[in-house]
Amino acid sequence: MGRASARPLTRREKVERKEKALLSAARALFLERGYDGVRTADLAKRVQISEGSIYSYFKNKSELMQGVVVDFWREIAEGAHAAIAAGDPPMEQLHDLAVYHLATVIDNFDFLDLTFSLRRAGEDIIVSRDDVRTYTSVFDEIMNRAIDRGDLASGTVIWLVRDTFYGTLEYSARTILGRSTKSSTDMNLVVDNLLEQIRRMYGANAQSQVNSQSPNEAITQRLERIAETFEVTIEQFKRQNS
Amino acid sequence: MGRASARPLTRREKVERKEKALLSAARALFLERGYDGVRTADLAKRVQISEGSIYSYFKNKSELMQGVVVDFWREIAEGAHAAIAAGDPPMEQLHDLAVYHLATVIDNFDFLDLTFSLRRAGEDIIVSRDDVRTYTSVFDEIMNRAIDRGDLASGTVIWLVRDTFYGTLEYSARTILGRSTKSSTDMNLVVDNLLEQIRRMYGANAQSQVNSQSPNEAITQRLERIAETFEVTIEQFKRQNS
DNA sequence: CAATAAAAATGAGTTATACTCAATTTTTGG
DNA sequence: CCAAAAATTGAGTATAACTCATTTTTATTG
Repeated sequence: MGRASARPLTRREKVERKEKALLSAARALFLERGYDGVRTADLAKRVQISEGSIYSYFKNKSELMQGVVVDFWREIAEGAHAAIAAGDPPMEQLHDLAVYHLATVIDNFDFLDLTFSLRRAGEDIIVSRDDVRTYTSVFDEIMNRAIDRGDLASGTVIWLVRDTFYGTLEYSARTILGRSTKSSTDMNLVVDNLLEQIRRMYGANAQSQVNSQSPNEAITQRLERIAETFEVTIEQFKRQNS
Repeated sequence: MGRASARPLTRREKVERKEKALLSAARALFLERGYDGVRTADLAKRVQISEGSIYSYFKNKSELMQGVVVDFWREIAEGAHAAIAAGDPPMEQLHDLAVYHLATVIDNFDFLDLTFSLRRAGEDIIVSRDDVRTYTSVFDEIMNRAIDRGDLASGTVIWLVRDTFYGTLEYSARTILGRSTKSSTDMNLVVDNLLEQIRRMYGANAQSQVNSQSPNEAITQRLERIAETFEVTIEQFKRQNS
């Protein structure tokens, strides 16, 4: 407030304020009733605007939903940054990030599920990869620091670790939610396990990593590829001969 | 046509045949145009029935979609069973399952995406957990055998490993698909990495032996297994071609 | 085979709802 | 205060899922 309170809001500010109100109400409604359960008429009534106005803010219902989702991701990205203590060693930050992510996914599971409603119309949409990337970049930064410091092996392939990290946490969230009691013991178990796994697999003092390509490892991989080639070929022959 | 030649189908058989045709056409259409992109009228026309008839087979559009999804999961569950060689040691089977799952997820990503769109909040639906469970039970069986045999530590918590397994594979599928070229090198990398991770984390002698087991030994073992596969297959061919 | 009942199929009509647009109100700058 | 631009309105339209009275097909029985 203060002095500026006298100044009338600019047109732009008014529009933005209304857009925010709309997004906020939409988020609550979508969460409560699901995408299809929300009638644009109801939404309009709740925000005290006309139905038609919605369409001067968003092209259509699914773009509105998209706006809601983008906001959500922005928020949890901020949360992720806040969750890790700046001075901590990377592996501790990774731990904190894991705890934050697991908790967030569990707490917002209904909402994340909703996210998928967006993928229904074949065409447009899809939660912008950029928003997700902003989020996962927190992880990448920590990893890079860990590698620079020598906590993790220099040959570590970050995207492999990233997929394990987020993949494991999200699947575990589902499992934990599926139980009657979502115990924090389970959550700790998941996180500790995941971190230990990463340490054993990529820790600087863990020997012979798959990606560090000791000669024997390279040979093994080559062997696997050869085997696969033959196996596939044999399959083809089988099909042809039957 | 011919009275005697073909036994006339029973009513039940006819209905089932039509239901199958409907499901099959629906699957193709949903995949091609997305859930919202499919008009029940079009679908009816393609299957050569009236629009109303659809609703004597399925309560509504989303139940039809659900039927399609259930069918799909049943198919890939069969595929998973078929993908693992019965006599192989558990860790080999786990490897094969991983390869199968990753390939399946990548090949059917559009469809799986559609699957998730079913999770509309509010009312009914949701892909029956049972169908997914039938699928993941393949994994559980392998794990149990691995633990029984002593390949994995007896204290291994299966659900933790399961979540890492499927979580990692599905996230990696996304990453791999996101690239312009979905290389099989990447796929092998993901699978090998995942398996190695499980071995290091849960291998019966993980602590002591991970780093001490001679790589050459492992390679030799693998080589033996490959040789056996070929010998068996070649025997089969000989028998078939004589 | 005809008569009859049961089952299945039909498609015109109903309903629900996202979205449009001509008309109206509000805001802004001169 | 005026006029142009911007924003808002809500009645009306379009679309597509779904219903249901009627018709057609199939099985059954004497």
